Amino acid sequence: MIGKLEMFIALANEQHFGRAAQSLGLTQPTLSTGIKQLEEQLGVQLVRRGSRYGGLTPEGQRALEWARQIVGDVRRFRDEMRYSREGLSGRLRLAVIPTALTWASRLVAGFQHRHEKVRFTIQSRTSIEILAMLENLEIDAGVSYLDNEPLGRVSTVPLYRESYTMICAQGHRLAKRDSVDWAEIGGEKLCLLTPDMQNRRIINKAFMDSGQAPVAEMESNSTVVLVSYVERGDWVTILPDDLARFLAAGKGLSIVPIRSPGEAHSVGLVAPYQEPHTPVLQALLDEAGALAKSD
Amino acid sequence: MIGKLEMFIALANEQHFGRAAQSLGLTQPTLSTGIKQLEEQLGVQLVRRGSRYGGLTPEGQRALEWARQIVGDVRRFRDEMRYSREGLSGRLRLAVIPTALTWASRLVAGFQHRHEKVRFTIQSRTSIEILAMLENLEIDAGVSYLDNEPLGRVSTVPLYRESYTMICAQGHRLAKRDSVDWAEIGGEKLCLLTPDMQNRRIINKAFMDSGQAPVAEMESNSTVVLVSYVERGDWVTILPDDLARFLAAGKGLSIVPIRSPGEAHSVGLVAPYQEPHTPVLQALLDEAGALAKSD
DNA sequence: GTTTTCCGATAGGGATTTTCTATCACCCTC
DNA sequence: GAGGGTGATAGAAAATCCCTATCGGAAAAC
Repeated sequence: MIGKLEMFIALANEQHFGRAAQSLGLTQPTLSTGIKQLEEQLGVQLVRRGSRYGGLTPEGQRALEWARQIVGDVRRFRDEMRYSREGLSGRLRLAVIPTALTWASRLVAGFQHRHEKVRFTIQSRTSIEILAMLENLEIDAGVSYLDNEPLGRVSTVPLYRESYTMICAQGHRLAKRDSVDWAEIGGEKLCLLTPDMQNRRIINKAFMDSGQAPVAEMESNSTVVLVSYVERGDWVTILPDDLARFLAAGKGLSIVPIRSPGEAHSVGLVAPYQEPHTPVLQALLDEAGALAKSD
Repeated sequence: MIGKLEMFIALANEQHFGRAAQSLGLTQPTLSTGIKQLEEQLGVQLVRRGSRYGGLTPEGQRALEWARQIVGDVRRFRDEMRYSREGLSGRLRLAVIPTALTWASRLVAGFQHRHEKVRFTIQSRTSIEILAMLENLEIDAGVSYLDNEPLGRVSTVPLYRESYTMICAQGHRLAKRDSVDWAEIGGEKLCLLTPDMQNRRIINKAFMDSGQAPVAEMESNSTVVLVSYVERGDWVTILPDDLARFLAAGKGLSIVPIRSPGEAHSVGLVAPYQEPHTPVLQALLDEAGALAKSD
């Protein structure tokens, strides 16, 4: 039964029998019959068929919520039993917005120093992807914006508040300034994150509030690309100060704080709403709380 | 996995491998290996052994909570899917304190009139047994006292408040009274419910408050026995008015209200805390709410 | 309009798991 | 030390799971 529910969740994620099977390490016929058996056991059609995957029926939608609840509980159960056997161990899967990667590293490094048996997987993702992956049980926690856009049913621990800086080459006309404001940057050659990133939407709004209509001449979903562009020309990019210092170090770049009238956006750890958390996740949330307080 | 968890719950209930197996329609070796496999899968010892069942380990206790949560969710899931297939149907298992049996009948009869495909099982139990059976998933809901003694994590719907009456033969010296008080009854030949019943404990307290130390010369766990005793002698019993009218009807018995200074005890429907309830149970809770209001 | 490609369902067989019956080993009681 | 009760173990039958191979149908490509 639980295996079938996992198949069903994977199918709803991938919207494709073959890929769903692959994601579980199964073959397509196995998953196909698995779903069929689940439907027979429940006496309800869950998936619309017609020579291809055609979405979930209303019952399927409802069943998906139950499946997530039950499979999630079974995993938390197993995790807790493993904990009572061998203490904090296992692998925590995190997804992190690009602008918080250095913070996430700091958090994880501190945690791992204390709990050596815990392994980590950190993926760089957009805030929207993070929420979806939390729902689908593909990650255990995320680091993302806590305000600004709706979150859904999750537990959160604030980590820090973003404040933005401008990065440019040292020869740039704004390089020697103590600070700049959004209106001044609007006219520069901008390279920014792609608009699927919430960070970019925040920056867009800041420009709009200052009366600018920003045009990013170069876009990327990688902050590394942004900075390496800045390094080789008269481009300008905008990043949180923490990440800016990390990426610009030793490259002959200038970091100029931006005077911001608007609110600073809160970034923090995001975990599934379900209680109780697994012991490892709880420990990470505690660590995040301590880190936020000490900072 | 879910099958194993059900075995584990049954074992914790019965405290005996053979009986637990029987309660699930399995043989003892099957359950025995099932528990062993569960322990291997979780990597944790759940049950203390030593040629007989020796209770749960601390990990076993924790695992039992998870097992109840998960198995309960799976059942609610299946129920909801069955509901979307064929509407309100299935069997609702109720346990009811003896003094509320007539009320429970009224509730169930009204419900079944509206939803003919729903079957019922009604058991007469003590309030303590009802709570245990709710925990162990042996019943879907109960009718019990809502105050007076601790309930635990349950949803409740008040139904009515008990007020007590005295029942005696028509020739009895108190038979013609408009009302009596607890002090007057204390000296009579009493037949009452056994002290494992919360109702008896409530009556004891009422006597104590009036300065009496009641001695029930005859005790039973069945209200039918109480009334049939009253019928054939100079005995007196005490029952809620509703049940008193039902049992005494046509028997030449007198029903005399008791003037009570104390609070009336609230009786209502009790269901597992977990949300969401199954559709059938939710409908019963709604029915109870409507019945209570109309009364 | 035909061919190709993609997708999911189905058939059949081998491996694994489940569950039964029968029996054993242990402990407690008498 | 015999007997009853309890749980573990062995071995066989039944059920299930999951694979490979293949089919049918629909969309896409030519």
